[in-house]
Amino acid sequence: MADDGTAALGDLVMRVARTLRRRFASTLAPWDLSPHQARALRVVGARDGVRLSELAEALRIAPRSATEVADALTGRGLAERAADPADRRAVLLRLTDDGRRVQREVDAARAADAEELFARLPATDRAELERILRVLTD
Amino acid sequence: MADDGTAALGDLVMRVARTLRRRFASTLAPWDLSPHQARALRVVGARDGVRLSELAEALRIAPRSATEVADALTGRGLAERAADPADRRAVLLRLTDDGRRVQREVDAARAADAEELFARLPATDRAELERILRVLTD
DNA sequence: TCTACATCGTGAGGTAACCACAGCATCTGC
DNA sequence: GCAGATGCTGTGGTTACCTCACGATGTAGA
Repeated sequence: MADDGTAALGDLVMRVARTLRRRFASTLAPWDLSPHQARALRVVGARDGVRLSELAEALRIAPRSATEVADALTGRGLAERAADPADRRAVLLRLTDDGRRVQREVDAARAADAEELFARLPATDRAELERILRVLTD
Repeated sequence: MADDGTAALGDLVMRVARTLRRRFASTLAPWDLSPHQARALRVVGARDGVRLSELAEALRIAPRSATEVADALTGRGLAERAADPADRRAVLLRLTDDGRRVQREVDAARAADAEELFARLPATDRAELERILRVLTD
């Protein structure tokens, strides 16, 4: 009941998102990374030297939680903490060589995975989908 | 790098989904329900008398976790356990009058909320989006 | 009929990912 | 030079999951 169409649209988006999430999670299995850690790896890899507070903001988690994510990454040898030369209170997180390698591999796997899912759409539909979704995200 | 377009498409879907989830969560605030409980409420309300094992399957959680969800719902007086006349091992979960009322209200609020988000799309785009997403969900 | 075996819900106990609060070190504005 | 803001992290929750084991019940086969 109350399925006036727009609720169904929301459900559809959520469903595709769930499929993506599930696929991504299993794609990550070879590296034994959680989706969350992979996202963090990506953020840290994006620029060189990320403050924990920046990481927290990017991942939309509390600053305290960024510490834990950083612990996880450094614990695996994927990232390391360094002092921020500009502010001795701050910690800069940066990828190790190993982290950079893993980040590249994960990114490629992720792209391949998304390609596989969206491959069933003709190019025109993909473009259309992108256009419409872009409107929704501003 | 490695942004060949399909990865971006996946990101877009995830982003819209996140927006939806966030909106839904805040929509739920007046009832003090978690999104998960709302989903459970919906499942239980869909048919009359749902076995915990069915609930677990519908929510894609372990059977043990369905017990906890049922506890939460019954604890709030939204649902109640009843013996399954057909199988004395099983427990049937069904909504109380209060639960049914809340479920209806939440459903309406959710629909209104989705309507608000998708309202910025012209009708043709909404239809197009629905068609394309439907292909992706089979 | 009786015996294996499967299935249903749940107690016990564990984990991952969050959070708020307090505290120390450090920065910044006045 | 000092009061207050800021950056990270220890302590100690909470929530939403999980697995494993168990008792009660159902079911199929000898």
